[in-house]
Amino acid sequence: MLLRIEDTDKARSTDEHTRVILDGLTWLGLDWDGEPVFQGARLARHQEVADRLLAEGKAHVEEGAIRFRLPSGEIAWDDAVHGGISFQGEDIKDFVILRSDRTPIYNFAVVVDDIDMQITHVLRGDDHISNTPKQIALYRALGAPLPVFGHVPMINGSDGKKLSKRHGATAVGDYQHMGILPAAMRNFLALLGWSPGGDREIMTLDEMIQLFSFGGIQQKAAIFDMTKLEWMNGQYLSATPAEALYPLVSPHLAPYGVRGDREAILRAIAAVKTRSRTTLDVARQVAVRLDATHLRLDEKAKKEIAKDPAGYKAALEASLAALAGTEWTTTALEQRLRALAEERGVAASKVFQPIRIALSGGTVSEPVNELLYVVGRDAALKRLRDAASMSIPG
RNA sequence: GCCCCCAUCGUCUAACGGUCAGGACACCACUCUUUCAAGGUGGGAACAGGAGUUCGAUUCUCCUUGGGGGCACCA
Repeated sequence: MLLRIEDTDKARSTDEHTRVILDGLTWLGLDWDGEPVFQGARLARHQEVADRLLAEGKAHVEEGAIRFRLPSGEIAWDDAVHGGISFQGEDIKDFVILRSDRTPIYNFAVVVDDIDMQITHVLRGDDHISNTPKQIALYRALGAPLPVFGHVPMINGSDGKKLSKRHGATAVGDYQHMGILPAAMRNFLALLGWSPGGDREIMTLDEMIQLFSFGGIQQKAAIFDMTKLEWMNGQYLSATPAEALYPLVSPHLAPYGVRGDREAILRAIAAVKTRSRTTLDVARQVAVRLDATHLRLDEKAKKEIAKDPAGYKAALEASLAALAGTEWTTTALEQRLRALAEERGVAASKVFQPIRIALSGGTVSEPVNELLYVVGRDAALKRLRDAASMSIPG
């Protein structure tokens, strides 16, 4: 297929806009063949064709501009997603194809270009449906065969209105900075306005290509649901190995100044990714685990400590003593801590939770034995010692 | 105002005349558990309304209502 970038954001230069779109596609893992063709580079051709229509009496001059004469009668086509759509020529006004400065208008330029490039399929948002009869009239006037037109539904914001800056992100690439994985974004977007039929949700690119058909395209606009995107992102985060996540997480690590070695970062990613919804979440948790300066007690943790400050300290001191001589593997750590709970005659959570708080600053984390392992022996013992000797707040 | 498109749970959707209208997100229980997620089990939640066609309409037709898009010397 040939991609035509039809909507230029007035707030950005054309070059920048083009780059944003191509970068977005690249990020999504969608590539293309050949080089982009710019409408502006085909000025002479557009003028030539407009002059021809003028000479044939199919257009006329008005105040220096060339205006196409729209024939009356039915203009219909079999849309690839909507089926039959029909307009009456009488309802459409003659429209300018070449401005008085002899530059072409969109509806004319695209038709000339698509004919010259022998485009077979024109797939675009259904906000272009009303441009289609104008373009078809042009194809007819130029004696060219029609391509297949397919108008896919728009994606709207939560208020049902056209997606705009107001709704947050306007370019797919923006989601990259929000910690969304390209594979998740691609999967989520594919499911907006299209369905493979049945109950399929999580699909690879190849599966989506296999399953694709025009029949599965919805005719109704979809609403962008950020919550579901994050859910899907979480699914991908869980399923993707830490090694593959590393390049996507590390840019988000930079602001935290995390300087841990690659292996330590990988261990931390592996430990926290199943509890994360975005790579931003992952990075934040990795930072806390690898660099104690990012450790902060959250509200729930403070409350938990306040319930029984003495018990909290005692548990940490006991753990410290027990852990000092323990082999630093997840299985050995778990065994030792469970044994400790039994020795002290308390529920396992009474020993696990204080350690969790001391090491992560929160009441929620991966299993404590993994947390200890990820933070590392020396750093973990130091955090326990610091927490145990800390004066109890409030 | 005129033209066009659209209409299933709150949201994304399945269904292509006969289903207890299915799944997913979100929500609520329960379960699992070292916390939280994840997972598992269960629950509430939809065919916009009205006429037809048909033995039978969510499904086909028409109307109404509602939503969206377009009517530039923008793209």
